[in-house]
Amino acid sequence: MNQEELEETKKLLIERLGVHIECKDQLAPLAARILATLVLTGKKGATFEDLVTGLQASKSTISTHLNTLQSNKNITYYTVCGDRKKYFITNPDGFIINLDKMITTWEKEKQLHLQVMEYKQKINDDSNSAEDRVFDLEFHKDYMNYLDQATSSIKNIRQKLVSKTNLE
Amino acid sequence: MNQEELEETKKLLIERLGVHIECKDQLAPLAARILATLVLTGKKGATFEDLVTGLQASKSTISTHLNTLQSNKNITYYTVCGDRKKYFITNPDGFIINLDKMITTWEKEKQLHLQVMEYKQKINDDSNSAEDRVFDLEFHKDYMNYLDQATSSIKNIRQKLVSKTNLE
DNA sequence: TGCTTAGTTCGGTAAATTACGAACTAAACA
DNA sequence: TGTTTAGTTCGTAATTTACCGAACTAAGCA
Repeated sequence: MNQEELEETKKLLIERLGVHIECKDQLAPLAARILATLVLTGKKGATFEDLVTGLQASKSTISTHLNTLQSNKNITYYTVCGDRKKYFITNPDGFIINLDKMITTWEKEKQLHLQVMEYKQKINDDSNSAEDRVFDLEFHKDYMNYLDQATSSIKNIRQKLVSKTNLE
Repeated sequence: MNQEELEETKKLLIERLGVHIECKDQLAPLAARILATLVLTGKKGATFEDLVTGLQASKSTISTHLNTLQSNKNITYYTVCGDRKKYFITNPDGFIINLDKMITTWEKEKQLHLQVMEYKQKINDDSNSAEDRVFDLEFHKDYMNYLDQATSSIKNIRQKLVSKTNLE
């Protein structure tokens, strides 16, 4: 496989990965393409200029997105002595952060379900028994149970990852 | 707690739940409020008219969102004899569907990582060894491993839920 | 046959998002 | 000191989204 074909493959993958990231992380199309490019470029990183020419976008757009991606901890950069350029790379802890986001979302969701249950319980208590159809709390209990299980299994994976990283 | 206070609590919870659902499921604000309303209304359901007045939205908006929510399997409805109205309720299998979505997303993600690894492997093979910094595939291996674990633990939860539902 | 109920369809619009270009800055270098 | 490199900032244009109202339909009823 020659150079040109590899370039083609890279562009195709940037597009596919880009669309996926765009949906999953709710990023602007170009922000997602930047992330995809960095994934496909690996540890050698990509410069501002690389991204401008590679993605055929304006400097202002790349600049803005690079800044938001940095403040969202999606990317970082490194520099080399005697070289003014920044070499952008994906955040190595990216997927630990991802796991943490899942966990907090689920925990927030559990709090919401607790509040909803509290509300429904009050309605049930207030209603003069069979006057009205009364709330079934079983669903919320099941859902919270699922959330607890999902949270703990993801926490477990996270724990393994963290201890693995620390060993290296 | 009197009727008015309960109404207030309901509105507050519709809003909180609504915002959460809006982000989590990438729905339009009003679509999320409809779902939140149905969660808080329970098995007795809400009619088209209830939603129009409760959410203070136009009939057209409610109509469109009800249709998309139905085709996304977020909601269903039931009817009563001699009553033309539809009573909308949340889809009882909602969270099984949710789990399935997570699983397919992860499986898709795994396929993408496989493709990226294949690309990087080719680059590694092509490069005359130390000429250029070469790709490290460890990250992708770890990520896929995490995806496998997450997928299997969610599948496990799903299995338990399904067998429980079938017993009832 | 006309009226009411329960909704749908379509065209339009306000607001938000996304990207752009031109002008600017700050550091390094010659 | 002027010039180049590496980016930033700001006003704006183009899309897209989210919602609305008016006109319409389809079923039931009086």
